[in-house]
Amino acid sequence: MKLEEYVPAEQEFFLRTAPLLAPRLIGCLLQRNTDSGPVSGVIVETEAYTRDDPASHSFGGRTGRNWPMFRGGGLAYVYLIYGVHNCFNVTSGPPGSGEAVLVRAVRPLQGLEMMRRNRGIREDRNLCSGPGKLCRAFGIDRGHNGTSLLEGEIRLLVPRREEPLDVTAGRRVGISRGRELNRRFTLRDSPWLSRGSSGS
DNA sequence: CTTTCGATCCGT
DNA sequence: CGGATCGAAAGG
Repeated sequence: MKLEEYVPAEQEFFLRTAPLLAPRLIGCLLQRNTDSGPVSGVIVETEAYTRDDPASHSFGGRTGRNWPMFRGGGLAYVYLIYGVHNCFNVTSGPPGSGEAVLVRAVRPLQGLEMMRRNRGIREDRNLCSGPGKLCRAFGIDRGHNGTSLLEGEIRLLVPRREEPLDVTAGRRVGISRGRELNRRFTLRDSPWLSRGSSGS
């Protein structure tokens, strides 16, 4: 799909609950505008996290880390995991809901050269095929935490025309509790997915 | 304070 | 399969 086919997402778009927003994010464009030019990719894999979900950072209520999840949809929630990698989330729902969607994989579109440099690898297939990888490739860090996806450096664009996509729901990965829930969404058979990507 | 442990990645 | 490497969260 062409770049011209994407338009900025409206605030309203993010107000739906995470399990509904997560599949809607598949096919959307994640874009970061840097001083050296744009970096972007089409989202192919997401996971939904809600307040009543034991795997969610918001499960125990609002804390110093998860506060963006409680500020309403349309913000970036970026946190450090395993002391090594950043993970990027799109907050969702109305203020106070404590919800977010983890973006796990993206198909690179713009700024491939910058991504390769940031990642230190050449295979495009592995540039953004994981939450930590895509943050590294995009140059997303905790300095972006809490910023608006409607007007900030990082933005989310939706397809102008709704396109029919084959989106699959399955189990999330890397978590201990809440495994039963089918809250991981992937673009079926996409070669750009993270590891641990099959159906289920 | 101190301890625990995680929504991951990479090399072996 | 294990190590890296940090800091939030929880426990004392």
